[in-house]
Amino acid sequence: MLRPAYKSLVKASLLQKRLISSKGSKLYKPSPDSASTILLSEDPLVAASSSSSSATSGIINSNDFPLFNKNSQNTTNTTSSQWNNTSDLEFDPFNKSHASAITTMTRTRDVMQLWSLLEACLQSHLMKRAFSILESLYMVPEHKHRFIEDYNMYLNAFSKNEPTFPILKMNEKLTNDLETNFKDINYNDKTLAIMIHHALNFHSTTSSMLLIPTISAYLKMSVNSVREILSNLDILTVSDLNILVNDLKIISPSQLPNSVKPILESLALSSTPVNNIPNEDGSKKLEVKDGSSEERKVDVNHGSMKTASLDPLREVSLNGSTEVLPKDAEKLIAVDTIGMRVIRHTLLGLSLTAEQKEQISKFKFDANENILNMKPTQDDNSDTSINFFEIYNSLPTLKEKKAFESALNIFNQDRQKVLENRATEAARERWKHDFEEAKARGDISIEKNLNAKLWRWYNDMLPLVKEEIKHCKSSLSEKPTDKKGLTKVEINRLGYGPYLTLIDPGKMCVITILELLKLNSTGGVIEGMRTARAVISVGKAIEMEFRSEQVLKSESQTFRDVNKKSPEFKKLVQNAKSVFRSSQIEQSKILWPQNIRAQIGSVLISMLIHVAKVSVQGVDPITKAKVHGEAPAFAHGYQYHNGSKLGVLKIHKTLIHQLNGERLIASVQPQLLPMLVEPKSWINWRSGGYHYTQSTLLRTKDSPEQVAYLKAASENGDIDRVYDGLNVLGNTPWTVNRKVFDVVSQVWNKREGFLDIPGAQDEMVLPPAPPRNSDPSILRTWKLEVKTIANKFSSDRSNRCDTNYKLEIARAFLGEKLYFPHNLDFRGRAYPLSPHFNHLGNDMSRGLLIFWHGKKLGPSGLKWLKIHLSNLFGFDKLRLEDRVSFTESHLEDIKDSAENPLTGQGWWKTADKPWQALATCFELNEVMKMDNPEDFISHQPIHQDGTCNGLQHYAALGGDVEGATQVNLVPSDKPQDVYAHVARLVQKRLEIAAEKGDENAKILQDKITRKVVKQTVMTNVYGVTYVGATFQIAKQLSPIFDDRKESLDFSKYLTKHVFGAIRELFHSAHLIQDWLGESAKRISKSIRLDVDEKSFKNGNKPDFMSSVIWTTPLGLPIVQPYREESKKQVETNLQTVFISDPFAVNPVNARRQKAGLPPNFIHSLDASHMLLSAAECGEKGLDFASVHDSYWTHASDVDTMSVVLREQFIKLHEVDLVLRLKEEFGQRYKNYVKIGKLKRSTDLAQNIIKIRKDLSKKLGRNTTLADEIYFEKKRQELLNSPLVEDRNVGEKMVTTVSLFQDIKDLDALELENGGDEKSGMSVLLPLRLPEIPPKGDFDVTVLRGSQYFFS
Amino acid sequence: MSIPIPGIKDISKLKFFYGFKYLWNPTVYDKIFEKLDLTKTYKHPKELKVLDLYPGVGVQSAIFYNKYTPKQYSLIERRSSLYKFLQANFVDSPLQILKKDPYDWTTYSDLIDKDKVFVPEFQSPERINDSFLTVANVTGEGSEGLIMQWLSCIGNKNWLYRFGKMKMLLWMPSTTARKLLARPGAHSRSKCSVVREAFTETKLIAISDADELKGFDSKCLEEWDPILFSAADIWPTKGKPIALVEMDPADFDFDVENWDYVTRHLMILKRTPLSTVMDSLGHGGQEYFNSRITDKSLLKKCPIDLTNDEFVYLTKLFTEWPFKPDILMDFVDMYQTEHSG
DNA sequence: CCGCTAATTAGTGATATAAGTAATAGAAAATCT
DNA sequence: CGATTTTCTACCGACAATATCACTAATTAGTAT
Repeated sequence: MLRPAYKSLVKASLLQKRLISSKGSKLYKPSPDSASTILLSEDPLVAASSSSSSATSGIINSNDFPLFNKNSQNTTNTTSSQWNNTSDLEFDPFNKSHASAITTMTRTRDVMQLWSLLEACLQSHLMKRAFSILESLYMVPEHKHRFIEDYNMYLNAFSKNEPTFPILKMNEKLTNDLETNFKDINYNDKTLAIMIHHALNFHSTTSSMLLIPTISAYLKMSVNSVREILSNLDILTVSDLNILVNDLKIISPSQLPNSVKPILESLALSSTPVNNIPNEDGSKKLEVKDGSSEERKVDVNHGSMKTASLDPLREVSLNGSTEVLPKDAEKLIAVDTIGMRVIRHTLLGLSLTAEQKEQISKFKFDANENILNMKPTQDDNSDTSINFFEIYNSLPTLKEKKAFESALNIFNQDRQKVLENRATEAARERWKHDFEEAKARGDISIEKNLNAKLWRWYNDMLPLVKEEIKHCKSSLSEKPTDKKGLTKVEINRLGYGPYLTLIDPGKMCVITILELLKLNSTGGVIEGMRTARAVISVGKAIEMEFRSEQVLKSESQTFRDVNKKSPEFKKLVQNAKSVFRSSQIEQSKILWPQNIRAQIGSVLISMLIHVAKVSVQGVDPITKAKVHGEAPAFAHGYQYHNGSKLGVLKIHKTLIHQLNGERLIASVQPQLLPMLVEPKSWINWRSGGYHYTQSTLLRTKDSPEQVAYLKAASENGDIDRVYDGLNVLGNTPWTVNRKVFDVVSQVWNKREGFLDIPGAQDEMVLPPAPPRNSDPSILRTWKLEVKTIANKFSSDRSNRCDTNYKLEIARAFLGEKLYFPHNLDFRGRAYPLSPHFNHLGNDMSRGLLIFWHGKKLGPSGLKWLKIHLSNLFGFDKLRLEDRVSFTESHLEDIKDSAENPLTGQGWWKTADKPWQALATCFELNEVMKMDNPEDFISHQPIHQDGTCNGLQHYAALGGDVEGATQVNLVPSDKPQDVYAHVARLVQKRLEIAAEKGDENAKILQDKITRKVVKQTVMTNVYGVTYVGATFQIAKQLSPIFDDRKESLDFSKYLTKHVFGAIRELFHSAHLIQDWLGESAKRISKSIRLDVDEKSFKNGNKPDFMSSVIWTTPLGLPIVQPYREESKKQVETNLQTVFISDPFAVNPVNARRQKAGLPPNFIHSLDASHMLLSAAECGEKGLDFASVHDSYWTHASDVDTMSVVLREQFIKLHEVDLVLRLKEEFGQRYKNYVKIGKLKRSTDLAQNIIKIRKDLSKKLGRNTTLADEIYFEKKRQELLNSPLVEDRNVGEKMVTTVSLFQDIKDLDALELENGGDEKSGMSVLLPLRLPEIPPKGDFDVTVLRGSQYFFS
Repeated sequence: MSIPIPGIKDISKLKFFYGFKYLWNPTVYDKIFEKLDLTKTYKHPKELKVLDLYPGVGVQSAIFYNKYTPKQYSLIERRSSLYKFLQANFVDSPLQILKKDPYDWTTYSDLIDKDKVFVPEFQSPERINDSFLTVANVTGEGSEGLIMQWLSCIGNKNWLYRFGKMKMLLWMPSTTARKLLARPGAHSRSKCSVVREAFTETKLIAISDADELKGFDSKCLEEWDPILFSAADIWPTKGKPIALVEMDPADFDFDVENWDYVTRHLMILKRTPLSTVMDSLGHGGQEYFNSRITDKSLLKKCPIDLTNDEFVYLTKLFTEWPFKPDILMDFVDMYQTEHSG
């Protein structure tokens, strides 16, 4: 283990040397005879950790270990060396921290470019070009230790490309490559796997006699273990392994990777071997020591698969369903569906009504035929769709339900696969179908039918794309050297070309068309979209398609010979496949750079612009005659906004009108729809959620730092509990509430405004313009008016579009069982991955969703259902009994609402959250019909919301009794209403002020309601400023005062009082807020010692680079990503696009770091609380969902959940989290320094001056703070050196910073910013954090008894 | 009776100029007025009414008054330090000092229509109005927009331009002057140069930095022969150079709304030949204009090379386009306020 | 074949754009003298 | 180092200004030895 570490140290020191000499650093460079030579010792051990370019060790240092990890409190030395051993100079473009990244970023960019080139060349079988790319990659020094992977990729492609290449020749080539071309590179186990695969597959060219010794030799050559070789499932197919284990018996099954072991075991039992290789007798099983540890257990699809094993499928025989093996992976997909007769058979075996049975027998259980209800017909009850939910509900016994679910699951597994992979093709097929139908009816119908039109565009666009790809390929095959004489287009092509060749042109056309339709009316543009957004979206969609295609292809490849077997076997394969997929998704290392995405998008869009035409009508302004013609459907242009140009992609009006009346379900990115089966469990930071689409655990904001920390935590196993919680959220099955859907659908089709759904408007109606020569002020008023109308119009339209999407998705999932895969924002809060329609959406989305599973209300359930309704009406601050009686006093209204939602009194519409109220009314109405209401099977999620959850956490943190009481942490017979309380306090203040004769107070006195202060109290937790709060209050006050100016003045006055009242009431919370803010400020203004040269380029003014980082109680590392943003213009076909440069290393944005820490810290806590509760509820078998601080479960389970969430809250706050945070900060920012002021008169200051003078003499110039940092850095390195003599030298060293070591109360010496100018001087001070505010006596465990804590 | 001219000593006591700069050197003013030769336009200066916007320290106002003693000379200055300065320096003078904001449109409607403090005489647009002159100093870097708005008022014939062709003597940053006066093909040619060309007859009178001249068209400079003075003649001294421009409204006859749309959109891609740039005017623009433009050499030109006459020609074609876009205004809603309750 | 210089180009940074400071105004941080 | 000017303006999910020109660094071409 020491060897690589040492190596890297040498490299690091070399790198640093180069850095300093090449850039002409201002840093101190001692002459060789200077006394401080030792500081720049060439000793690698000294130089090592100092190097600003030593990759991960740069920022993820010893202190950065998550504190909640077991051994983290140990001596920093050991952890530090651990880091160096495991991650030294690791070259991974994602594993970059800001401070360290800069030197290698340019190289990273090059390597990424080379990778994609390589990938493209291999894909296009340009082996020679690929080889020369390999040679280039070999030249990148940081990349060498990863180089073998690229070589393997090449070798594998080579093997496929030259199937008849004899293994001996192959071996020769390998030897030659590694010994002459890439001398520094050693093969690894994957290389061996490729060789074995080659030997096996092309054994016709290898004599059988040779085969076994050859393979044995390769196995013996293993670098780590035989097991490691065999685990390369992307190389060795299942049939390869089968031969090795079952036929040749060269290896024992125990050495197989876990995921395929069962398959092979079952293959071994089967009588017919997959291959007919004779079993040679004398072949020994190779026994190789296997030191590798057990793989991390991967439990994918646990629930569904377990239940599936006891289903009746077992009894169904499947013989006779043999089909010809397809060679092509594409075709495999279609064949790879289960014999659907089996499912049908199973289903028909259940107790169903005759009608249901008929439905099922008619239904084609073919995933390709029935992806979802996406037919463009408006007919919801077409024969082809089945309401699975209804059938499921009608089944009488649990056992039958289970059986049904398991059969459905198998069907859905296939459908999910098709959904994620073939949706674009499905869309294309549909266009074609519609086109042909329309064609039969005549040309006019083609123009009228949107899909037919799209089919035309597709057909016109396809040849262009193909042509472009041809160009790309030819430019790929040319030597890259002869760039001369290339046009701009061609040069651009060199950039994006490699990527473009990777995807099927037809798919790209479909994706482009769909994306543009989807983006209609976004970005505040009236008839179109922003170009920047369009090009990037298309680029992203293409990339996503490529990803899933890759995963699918390699999956088919590996499992190609094992597709059709018995159902049990099928299940084994499905399991193995999902494990395989995880690893594949993980492996894809190339994320396309943003500029490439934009370029690809623009190329495709410009082609579409070129071909897509609509027929238009216009009036000739001269002859006034109607003119018909053809115009491009899309046009690229610009708009100005405040003098800034904005690229716009306009959609022709006729097309927009057509789109308004269409069902556009297909243009929702199919990869991101809700899932039909349980999401893949989260097992590491980039594997979980969708089956074929990669998503990351954390929504990072293009911040390599965040990724680096997350990755470290993930690999360390620190965040398993996070995964648990997230998996519970993902595994909650939902379905669409059909009753609510029907109501929404009716309303929608009327095209009128309803609740918060805006009505449909085809044309914008603007007031007539005043004459041009009117007074400028009149013209201005008119312009303003017009602008407001236009904005309203565009926001209404986009709102309606959004609602349309929600509805369409809901419609597609009617009667289906659906799941929402989740991931986290950077603070740890969970969000569904699927956009548009999910339970975090607006009231309508929530109203449309119910749990798939139903549970009997039981005794408490009914009560909670009633309470729920009351809450939805806004009466959530009443006693529970009163809420129940509220509902009971409206039974008639409920009945009317449920039975005549649109024609009746419409009581439900008066609720705060009408759609959810309606859903609840539907259930309650059914309940009332029952003889025994407790037997009612409820699907309605019941919410339990924290009252001002942020303040609850603050109160718990501060042990603040008063605050805790206000937010219901303390048991009470009735819930506290914070907002009302604050309003009362404000009122009191006003009364006092009014008595003193304050005019403002007199006027405002009686106008203070709960509503006026609510938003301000809420946002106060998020650190709203005085100005912001003023606006909020002004908005509330505006109906009272006519004059806006007046209203604002009053608001200003009132805000002061509201702030005062809040501060008074939640004093402790504010102290913590202030402490967090101050800490964040100091951290983001601190300097890391091994700071990069760049950040100190201007002598005494560094760029501050340290962001605030902490670890949540769940072990999730949180990095505040706020940095100064650097955006660059990127050239594309259409225009330049302004995007942030992912390779930039930017200083932190101290202001945002400061403003963000208090809310982010609290949110990280509430997220932890939620995930803990989710995991716990999951273990208790509850269905659980959440919207941050609102926890949802079945009515019958509310009591259980209540206990869980209280216990988890207590558990969370048992430790003093603030203290813990301070300790973590202390550790992490231990040796950081800040710039402060010191009294010149003190001894300390005089000593510093002396040191500076000495140094200045040596340098022959004035010293800078940078020089001081440099020496302190050296000192720290010496102190941390493994060599005793180094440490001794370090201890004797005196630097301006070391002087502070023995000083006790720095506070006395340091001048606050108010200090007088002459007596203070700027010095480097050690970073100190403010003292944490004292904790109060509140005992968090009392909330066990608080019934209104969450309610 | 002549009005005392504020000296640099008093002026330099003032610190805040809100980014505006003022020429204080009377000798330069003498040259300027000599060059302007205002009596040519204003045959009867005694009948002249002068509106002085942002007079600042009032040096120019005093000199002007002393030279021509017009019928009415009103200074509109709202910035309190400068207003106080003016009041202190012009006690008992015929100069009328009004504390109003020249930025605000209502200032003018109040002045003219409501309070009738300053009522210019309308004159038919056959010649320059010889009883009404506006003098303004809009040298603030951030106030360029105001000049542009005034320019568009010429096109609209509203604001002060409802009284006919009113001459304006306008101080502005030299960069603004360069933009406005740029001729076809010049680097700084932009939409506002076209606006100036379309609506006005404009001359550069004076400029505070000879170096700046290289940004102007040399032929024009020959004709204008502007007066050069130095940064030392300005207060505050620091900052960018300024220029004085004489701006007379001109005759024009075209559909301003369409013309505005065409120029605005074409000038975005000002280096793209017309043969391809027309698409940015709307769906199928290229095809339409390529078929309509008969002079193929025009198609090879870029928007930056076009004269206003050519823009007017393109506008004509545009208005005749059956499929021209029906929304000519830019509506981009960048800040949709988030709803919360 | 190598070294040198001229010439070209690729890359970066600066500036202008439109034209009522978006509905608004006072504190805090950054910059300059 | 204090005054002045600039920069904000509640968190997260979230989603973005662009054309052109001047200038510089880097690469290539060219030519002569």
